[in-house]
Amino acid sequence: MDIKKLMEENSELGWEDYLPHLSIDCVVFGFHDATLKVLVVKIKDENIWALPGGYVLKTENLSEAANRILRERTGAENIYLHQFCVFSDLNRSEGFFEKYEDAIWNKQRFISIGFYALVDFSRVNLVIDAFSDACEWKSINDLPELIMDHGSIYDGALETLRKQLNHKPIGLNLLPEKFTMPELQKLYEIILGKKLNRGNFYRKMLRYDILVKLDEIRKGGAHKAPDLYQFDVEKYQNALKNGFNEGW
Amino acid sequence: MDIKKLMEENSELGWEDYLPHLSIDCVVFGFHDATLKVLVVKIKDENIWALPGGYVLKTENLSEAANRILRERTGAENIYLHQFCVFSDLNRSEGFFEKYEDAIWNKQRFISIGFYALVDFSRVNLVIDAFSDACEWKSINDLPELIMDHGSIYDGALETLRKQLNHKPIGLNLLPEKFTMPELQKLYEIILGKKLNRGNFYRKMLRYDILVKLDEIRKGGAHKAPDLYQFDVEKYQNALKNGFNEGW
DNA sequence: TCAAAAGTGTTGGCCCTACACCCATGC
DNA sequence: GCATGGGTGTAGGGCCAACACTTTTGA
Repeated sequence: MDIKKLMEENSELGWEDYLPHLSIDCVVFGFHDATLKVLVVKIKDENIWALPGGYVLKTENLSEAANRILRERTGAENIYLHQFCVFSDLNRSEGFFEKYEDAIWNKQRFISIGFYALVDFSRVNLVIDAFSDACEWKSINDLPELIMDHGSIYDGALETLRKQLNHKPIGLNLLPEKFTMPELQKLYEIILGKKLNRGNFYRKMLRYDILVKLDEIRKGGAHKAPDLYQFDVEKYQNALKNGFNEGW
Repeated sequence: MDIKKLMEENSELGWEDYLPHLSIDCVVFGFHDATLKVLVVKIKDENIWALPGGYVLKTENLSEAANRILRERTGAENIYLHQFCVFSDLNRSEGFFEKYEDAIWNKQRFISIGFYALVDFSRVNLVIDAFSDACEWKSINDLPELIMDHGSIYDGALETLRKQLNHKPIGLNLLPEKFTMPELQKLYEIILGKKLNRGNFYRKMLRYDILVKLDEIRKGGAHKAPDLYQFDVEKYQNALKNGFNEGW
């Protein structure tokens, strides 16, 4: 079935189950192969991509809605999720629904709550739903064109991520349980958008006293095998209460 | 007219003009007499206070709505306003509208967008509207009981203010054009909730290079007359792009 | 003259930068 | 052994806390 028909058929259900005029869009970040990636969905029958999103059931709050939307899309429970901005421009969906009837649920004016999510890349199984014909991780250096104002939503999410790097458990949620110092540094460099000095990064991280050095090293790669670390979750959470010192 | 009748009479207008299920609540901060104050409104005929708020016209975006709401309440234009959180709990207005009919506009489920505002205390003229019988500045150390979840909204706003102290022009918007170093320090101490060392505060502030020392001093008070300063707005804005160093 | 507030000086320590040096590994 | 990347050492400077000192003012 084509997307227009699908929306028309589902319109009534929208009006019945969801709060009108309110939507959620999620910027889901993952870290893999030394690159930061974002989850995007290709709109069925259209050559354009979108952030994964959805609507708010009349029986749930925003956080429940966002978790449900991401669970359906990734199979993952208890995703690290954060509301960061609301997008409310009058013409934010302008253009896309021109050929649709005005009464169609999807064509209404939607105020969208932007969430960003951090997931362990390796634990996600992507789901393609009826309204999409692809769902993929894209490197942030190679994002496709995004529908409506989803580009701005992504920009806002990355900016928020950058600002919260010293105040939220971002490394903890993006990295797998065991990781090396160079991997952690790479993550910081990508989020901050600049190179960091290796030696100084090491000592600064260790001084935070949130890492546990394991008795293992990452073998297999060329060159010297790096030490493996994991986060001391309790100390990490504790340190975040005051925030780390800034100045990257 | 009592508040119940008023809401009943205005209900139809609500449904006509505004987006359903969406409201705005504002935490308006002002600084006066060395204390941080918040604007609160007493609900007509009820012994309880609320944050100033309102609804979103079908023809405006959130920022326009928040500005309109505050303009009507304070007479001030171009208020410094920032969206900081969305409050969406299912039972957030529970209790208050028990005696009202279900179809009444005000009794619907509202998702509320929280804004905080910073205003120059001296430039505000408070307005009491039909739904309130008082509108006052209250010291944050002496806030009255607030309706619904407005207490949490206030908490969230203050926490946001604290976090953004080094990233947003908070001093600029809360202080009058000319101010003294001790006044600025007092403001910082109140927002941060702790005493700061005088000498160190001076040097740190001056090192930021965002202040202009004026050829005047604040006479009149007892003791030594302090120097007057004003912000170098351009340098201030410029410095904020990178954020000030943290560590208060 | 005195107390209190405003403004300035001083000292030691920590963290940050920059760069240099060693170690481990695969080719 | 040699290039490359990982881990550690070091010297200089800036910021910071803490505290002491001086100056100015009204009572």
